[in-house]
Amino acid sequence: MPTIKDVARVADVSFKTVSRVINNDKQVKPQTRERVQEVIRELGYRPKHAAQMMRTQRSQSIGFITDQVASTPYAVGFIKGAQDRAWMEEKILLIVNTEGETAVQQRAVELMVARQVEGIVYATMYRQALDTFPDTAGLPVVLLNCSMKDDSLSAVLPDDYGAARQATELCLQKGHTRIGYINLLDKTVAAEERLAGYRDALEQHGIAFQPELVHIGYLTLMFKKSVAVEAATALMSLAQPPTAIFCGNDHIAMAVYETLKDLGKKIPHDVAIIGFDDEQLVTLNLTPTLSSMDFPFFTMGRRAIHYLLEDWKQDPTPQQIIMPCPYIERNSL
Amino acid sequence: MPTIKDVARVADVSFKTVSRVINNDKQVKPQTRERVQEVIRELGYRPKHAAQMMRTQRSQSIGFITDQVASTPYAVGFIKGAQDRAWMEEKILLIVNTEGETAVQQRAVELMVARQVEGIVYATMYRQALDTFPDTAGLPVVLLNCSMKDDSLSAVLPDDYGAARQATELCLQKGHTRIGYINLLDKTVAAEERLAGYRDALEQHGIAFQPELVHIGYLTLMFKKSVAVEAATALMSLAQPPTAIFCGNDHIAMAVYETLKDLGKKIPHDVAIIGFDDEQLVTLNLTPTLSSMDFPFFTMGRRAIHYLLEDWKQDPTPQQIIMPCPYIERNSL
DNA sequence: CTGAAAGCGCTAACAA
DNA sequence: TTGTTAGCGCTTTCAG
Repeated sequence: MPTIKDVARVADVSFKTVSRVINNDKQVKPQTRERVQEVIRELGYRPKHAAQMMRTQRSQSIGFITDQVASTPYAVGFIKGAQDRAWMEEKILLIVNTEGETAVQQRAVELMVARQVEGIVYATMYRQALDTFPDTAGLPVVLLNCSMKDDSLSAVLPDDYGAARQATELCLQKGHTRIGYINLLDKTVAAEERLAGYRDALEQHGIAFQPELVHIGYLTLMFKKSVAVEAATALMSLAQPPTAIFCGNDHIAMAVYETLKDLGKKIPHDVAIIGFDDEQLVTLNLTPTLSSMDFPFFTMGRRAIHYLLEDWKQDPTPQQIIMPCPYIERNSL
Repeated sequence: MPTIKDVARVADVSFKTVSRVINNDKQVKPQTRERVQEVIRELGYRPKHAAQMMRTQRSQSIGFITDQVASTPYAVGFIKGAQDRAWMEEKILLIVNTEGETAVQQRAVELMVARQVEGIVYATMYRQALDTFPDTAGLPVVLLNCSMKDDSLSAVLPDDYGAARQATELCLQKGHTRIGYINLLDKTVAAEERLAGYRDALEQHGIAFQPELVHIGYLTLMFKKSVAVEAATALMSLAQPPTAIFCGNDHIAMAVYETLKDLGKKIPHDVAIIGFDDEQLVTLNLTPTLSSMDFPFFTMGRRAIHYLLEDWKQDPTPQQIIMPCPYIERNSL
C-alpha cells in the first residue's frame, strides 16, 4: 500500500503537494497536479480514510441501527431511503441490526461513537415509544418510526392518525356510513393513533362510533390470514354489515378480499376496501387493485439522514417530524 | 472529547497504561486497572477508532454492496445473515446500494478500499454472471448470488440446479409423471439452471421432456399475477394437464392456487404444488400451506462474511460455494 | 505556488 | 507492572 510520501517521492514534489492534489486545493500548478495524479494512478495510491479522519475529525459515515430487519418492506424502505440520502454526500451507512437486544444496541452505539459517525439513526420495525436510549456523547441522533416517551430525542414518524382519518374520510365521502376497521396489534402506538383518526373522522361527520365495527390484534409479522378472515367474516355477519372496510395493512386487505369473494360480495360495489402500506406486490395483484394509504418508508429514511446532516446543525432541539401517508387511489374504493 | 492522555493525567498513570487497560492487556495491576476504568467512565472517554485503526490497520469493518435492495426477502435476508456473522466479531457492515449503477459500484469500492475494510461482498438481487468487477487492491472479495463469467472471483451461490432437480424428484416420487413448471425470467442463470435440474430429473426417471409443460418469463419484481394465472390456465387447458406444478417462486404459486380454485381443482389431490423461496408470509397463509424450496438468503449472507474472514486467509483462490436449498415440507405436495 | 515542521490519538517496541 | 520513545498517514499552520 503506497503512502502519500511514496507518491511525493516518485512525483518529485513534497508530500504536502500531493495532499493538496488529493483535496482539490486550487493552489497547485495544473502541470504539477497532472503529474501527481498520474503517479497516483500508476501507484494505485488511495488516501487512507483513517488518517484523514484523524486530522479532520470527519468520518463521512452515519450509523444506522435497526431493531429488526424483517422481510416486509419496512426496514428495507428505511435503509434504502437513508442510503440514498447519505450517498448524495458520499457518506456511508454503518448498519447494525440488534434483533431487539438492548445489549447489542448499547454496544452498537458505543462502536459508532468510537468511529465518530456524524449521526445515528435508530429505526424500529413497529412504531413504539422508548423509555431509554444509550448515551451518544453529544452526537446527533434521530429515531425512525419510534419516539422517546419523554420526547427527549428527535423522531421521524408516519402520520398514522392523519392517514387513518383520511382513509375514513375517503370512505365517508363515497357515501359510506358503516365503515369497518380491522386494525393492527392492539396497544401499539400506531394502532392507537389510527383508531383515534378513525373515530375522529366519524365523529366529525356526526356518525357514532360502533365498537362492533372495529377488530384489533394483528401484527404484520405475526399476521395470520385466518385471523383476518375471521375478522372479516365477523364484520360481514353483523345485522348491518359495513359497506366499507379499512384494513391496517395490505395483507389483511388481501384476506378480506378472499373472504368477500367466498361470500359472493363484489369489491367495491358491495363492500369498498382500503388498505395500508401500499405494498405493491399485493395492491397491484389483487382484483380489483387495492387502494391504499402509502407508508412512506423511503421518504422517512431519507428524511432521517437529512435531519442529521442539516436540520440538527440549525437547531438540535428534539423535534417530531411527521411524514404524511399519501392516499394511493386504485379500484377498491 | 477526552483523549487517552486526559485519562492518563487524571488517573495519574502514563497513557500507555491506559492503552493497556483499553486493550485488556493482562499486564496491569488490578488496582490500577480499576482506577483507570473509573476515570474512563467519569470522563466518558471513548477510544477513537480512527487512531486505533491507523496503528493496527484493522478496520473491523466489512463492505457490503448490493445492486438493489428490493422489498422481497432477497437483499434483506442477505444483509441480515451478513450482519449476523459480522457482529459475532463486532465487525460492522458498511452498506452501499448501487441501484445498478456501475459508477456507484466503482466509487463504493474505492471508498471501501480507502476505509481499509477487511473484505467486500457484492450481492445481486437476481442471480447473474458479471463481466467485470472494480479493482479491490488485493482486498478479499466475495460475490453473493452472482459470479464472474470467468470465475475470477469467489462466489456464494444457491444450488438452483439441485433444488429444481430435487423439487422435480419429489413430484416424481409422489407418482406424478406430468409435471408442469412455471419458471422465472428466461435467460437468467437461475432460470437456466433450474430448467436443467427439472429436465435432468425427468430424464433420469425415463420421462420425456414436454415443452408444453414449461412456462417461462417471470421475474420476481416484475411479477404480475395475471401472467402467472395465464400460465396456470394454459397448463390446465392441455389435453393432458399436469398433476403437479413446480413454481419458480411462491408468488407464482399463489396465483396458481387461485387459478386452480376457480377451476374447482383441489390441492394437492387434483394438482400438487411446490413453490420456491419459502416466503413464509405466502407459504403459511395459503390453504393448504405451500411446500417450497427454501432460498437460503440468511445462510448465504452469513457464509459470504465467513468466507472473507476465514476461508480467504487459508486459500485466496477463487472458488464457488454452492449452498443447498432445503425442501420445506408442508401440505401442497 | 510550494515546503517544513508539528501533531491528530493511538499502539508497538523497548526500557526501566 | 509501568513508562518512554517512535511513529502510523495524513492535514494544518506558517514560512518561503
